[in-house]
Amino acid sequence: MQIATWNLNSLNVRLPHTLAWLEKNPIDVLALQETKLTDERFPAAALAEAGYHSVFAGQKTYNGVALLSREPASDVISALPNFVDEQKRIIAATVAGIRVISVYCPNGAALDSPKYTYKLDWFRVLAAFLQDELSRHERLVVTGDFNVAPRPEDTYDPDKWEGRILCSPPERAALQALLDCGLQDCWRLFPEREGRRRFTWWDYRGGGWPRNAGLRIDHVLASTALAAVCSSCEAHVGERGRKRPSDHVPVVAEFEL
DNA sequence: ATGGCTTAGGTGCTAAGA
Repeated sequence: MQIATWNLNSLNVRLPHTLAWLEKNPIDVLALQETKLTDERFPAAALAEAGYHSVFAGQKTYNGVALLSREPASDVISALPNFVDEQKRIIAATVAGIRVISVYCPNGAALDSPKYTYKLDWFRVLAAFLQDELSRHERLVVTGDFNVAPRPEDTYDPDKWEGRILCSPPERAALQALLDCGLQDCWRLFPEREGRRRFTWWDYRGGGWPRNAGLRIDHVLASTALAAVCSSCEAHVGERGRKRPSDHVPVVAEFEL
């Protein structure tokens, strides 16, 4: 069972990239973020043609999440319970007995921004939701763009990034609180990779990609039962070098079931 | 190098991203 995440920064622009990547990587589930499409514009037919069911929660211009799957998805939840929020940032569904949740966590903008408060609030509500989901689903994966680099080595330049947005202690604590619900960061299950400078996002500005000025902010978090059978977790960094790329690349985790 | 780019909406620019 292979599950991947990809922040596309517009599914409209990146549909050809998505179809080409899925043809080369015929994985079981792909979680998408920043589709930036209303539901009536979601390209479900083109994805069905490629062999994927889709469930989605979108809005105009901003945000938007989806789950593409070889097998149909059931028990879909597309908002955080008990949280008034017009922003479409989460969708959960069950595929082949696995609970999969696609999240586009808020960016936060800056430490003194109202968006930063919203980000931390959003994480708190997400933790409560995951606690509840984990109580009902032993096999669970929550994956997406978390907009948090968990450790100094998850940035290209810790001297520059430590303490700033995406790397501040409250944001890292908020991510850790998700792990404390009973989840593991699949990337960290393979410590031999430490120090290799593999990231999942590179800024469009300032030539981020050519000098590998990236961050690791897209994650695959797995429940204990799934983490125990996780055999790989890789970022497909080559996608960042394609023509008209997203600023994020796919991250793929494999589970031996 | 905190943006020098890229997106959507809409048609000249703004908002937002991370």
